[in-house]
Amino acid sequence: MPELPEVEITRRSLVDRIVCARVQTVRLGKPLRWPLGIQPSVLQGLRVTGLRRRGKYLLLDLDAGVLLLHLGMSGSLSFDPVAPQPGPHDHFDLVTDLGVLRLHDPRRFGAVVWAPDMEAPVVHKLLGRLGPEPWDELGRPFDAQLFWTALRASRGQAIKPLLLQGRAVVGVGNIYASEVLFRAGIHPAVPACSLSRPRALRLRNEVCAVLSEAVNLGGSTLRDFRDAHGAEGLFQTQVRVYGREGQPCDVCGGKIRKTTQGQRSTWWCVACQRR
DNA sequence: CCATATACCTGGCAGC
DNA sequence: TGCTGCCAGGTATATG
Repeated sequence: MPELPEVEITRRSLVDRIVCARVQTVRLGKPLRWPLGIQPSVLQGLRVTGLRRRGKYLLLDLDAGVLLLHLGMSGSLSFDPVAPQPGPHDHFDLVTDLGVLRLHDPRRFGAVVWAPDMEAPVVHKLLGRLGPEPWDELGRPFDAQLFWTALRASRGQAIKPLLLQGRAVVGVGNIYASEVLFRAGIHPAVPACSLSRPRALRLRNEVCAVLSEAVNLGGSTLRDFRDAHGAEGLFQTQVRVYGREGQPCDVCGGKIRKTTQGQRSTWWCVACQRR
């Protein structure tokens, strides 16, 4: 489900309510992608000191240690003063004095993993190879020269799977990859290393523009995404190609096509996007 | 090292 | 109605 905008919206809808909460108990449901890594009772009495995001991971800072959370394909977080009885897809509850942080994740590709500190091996394993954030804490776009260099260094890899890889920049998932390439006028199968510098810079700018627009609209709710208040996103109303095969492009009227790249679907406009 | 394929899991939907 | 097959927003790991 969640790409960078949905994860960031989840973070923003949660941070002010959960900071300072003190952990009382932990409830685990079915196994997630990885085990928590400690006995749940270790978390008891710890206080939440922050909620950060790195790529599509959330980092729940505690006064000792950090919980890495990932929403996988179908995860969402909620926080309520009193949580309802857990359903069959509620696999993690962090019960605090301020409310219950709950991970709902039908497919269970998500994860909650404990790390004693940011130097722990598990942090390095999960976050160590992530590329730059699309923008820094002041909202400044990521470095254009580094992006250009990363594209040039790739071999024959097509630009679309390269964007998904998260090495040149993090946060672009399957919806936004198609949307970004449409807005940049780039065919998804172009070898990344063959893009001219101006086209690479255009692409870099569209990555920032599309992702930040999506954040401003509360993310995309295609099926079931909700922020931690239960609110839906609106970016799906702005989608130009994703999921629209056979329909006319609303810029040029050309046909939108669907193809498969690296076992993932890609949508693009035959006329607007060139090799 | 690189690029590509696989594995994980459940629910919804089209087609029969 | 009920079955089957396919598809879905991610990514660590295995494989070539």
